[in-house]
Amino acid sequence: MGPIDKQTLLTTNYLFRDLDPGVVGRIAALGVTRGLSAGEVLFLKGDSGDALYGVLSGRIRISTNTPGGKELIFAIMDPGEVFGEIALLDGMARTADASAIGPSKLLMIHRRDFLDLLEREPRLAIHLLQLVCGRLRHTNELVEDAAFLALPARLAKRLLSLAECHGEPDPRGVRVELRISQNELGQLTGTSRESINKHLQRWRKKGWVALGRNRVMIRNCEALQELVDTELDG
Amino acid sequence: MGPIDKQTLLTTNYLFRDLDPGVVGRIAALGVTRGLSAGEVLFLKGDSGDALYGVLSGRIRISTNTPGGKELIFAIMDPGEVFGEIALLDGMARTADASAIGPSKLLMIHRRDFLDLLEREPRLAIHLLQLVCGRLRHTNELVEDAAFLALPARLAKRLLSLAECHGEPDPRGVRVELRISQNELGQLTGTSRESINKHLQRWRKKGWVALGRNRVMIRNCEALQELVDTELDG
DNA sequence: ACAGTTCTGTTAACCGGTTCACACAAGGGC
DNA sequence: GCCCTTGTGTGAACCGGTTAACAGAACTGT
Repeated sequence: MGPIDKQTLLTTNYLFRDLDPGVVGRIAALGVTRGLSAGEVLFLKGDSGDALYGVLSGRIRISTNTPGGKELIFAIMDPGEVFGEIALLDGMARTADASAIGPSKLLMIHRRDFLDLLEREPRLAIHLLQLVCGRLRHTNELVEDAAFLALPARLAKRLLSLAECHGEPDPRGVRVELRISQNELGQLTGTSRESINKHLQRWRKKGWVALGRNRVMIRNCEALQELVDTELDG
Repeated sequence: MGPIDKQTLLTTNYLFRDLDPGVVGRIAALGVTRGLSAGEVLFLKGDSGDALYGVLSGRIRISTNTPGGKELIFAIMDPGEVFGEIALLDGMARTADASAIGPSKLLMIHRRDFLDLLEREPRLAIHLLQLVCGRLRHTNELVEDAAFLALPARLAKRLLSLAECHGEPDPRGVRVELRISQNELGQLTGTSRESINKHLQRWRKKGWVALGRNRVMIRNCEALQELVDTELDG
């Protein structure tokens, strides 16, 4: 998705969408815009959660890493998405790092302002519950996938879900192009770059994907989807 | 923890603890008690979520399985704990199965009653947010563990956390006894029973644990904890 | 007491992912 | 244009978990 403005974020994102127009205006007023350059760190796991963020432009990577140098990417946030709600709500430490993938702009709402709003707007709490429940469903699924799916199925599933959120559909067909390195795919699936490459090469030889530097083009979604399904059903 | 009654659940569990005494009375009135025999299924993944549950006695297993016969245990709910909130709140399908491990008694609050209450009690929404955030933190940690920790550390971590929640401390020392089969430990860590046995045997030979049928006694918490820590730090 | 079931303990063969090592390609900055 | 960094492609050796198979122990029901 391309860049959006404050107003669009507030009227589009589910979290704020149904709120009183007056309230939306007040949020727009009290939300600060913050710019990040490529690679810049917004917060780290363990920091205190003093703000909620919405993505206006760019992409934000939510990840963790071990002292040993391994890294795990939880999610990639696109324009229109909101993040940072857990630490904001329960007042404890941030659960992951957040950093900009490319130059990005964020809408930032300070904790105190947001909690004030939360007290005055009962409907906002309901929306937050929906948001957090959605996150919980997604994370639960990640745990299941880690336990039930072998690497090929996990990778296929990830590619398909990346294609939905971040893919740029090719004008001539069902092909979807992803801007992502094989290293990052490893961090998204919890495996090494080499293993990712091995499976992508197999799929390339079957014509399911085309590969390039920082590029994966999916040429056959159905084949990948079937790979996921057969592993779950059979 | 031993069996508790309706009143204790409502005044102890964080979800209801700080509510108006009058409200707590009304919940107690509208909450139905439901008994389950050993192994009985309360709901299955995919069912519609028409109630919230609190455990009064016994233990409830929250799990999923593949058609292929693999099973994954997400959590084991003890008396005083509340579960079933995700599907209740967002109105979508249940994310996992729930079944009684032994004969159990539950407090059951129907969806409509609970949502009515939620509208009238703004504080309840805040408590729910805390509950769901806590779940999210825990599940996030599971994803991290699956990606970062090798089996021995994962198993040690699980044993220690089981010891905290479900352990019966031995009167004579730091020993903690767990009633759980090696098969279930496999389902909790996403591995086979055989691998679990292999590591438990190693630890038994070092004197860290003692084993029996459906029994793991931890004799050296520190050693297990250190195993987890070194894998994360070094 | 007996039969059936569930759980533990243990092995060998296999398989898939990791690690390490290196060649090569593609951009980016100067 | 040329270095330097970043990413891809690939192989060999290793390692840990899975699978399959079986023996025996411990509890359950009748």
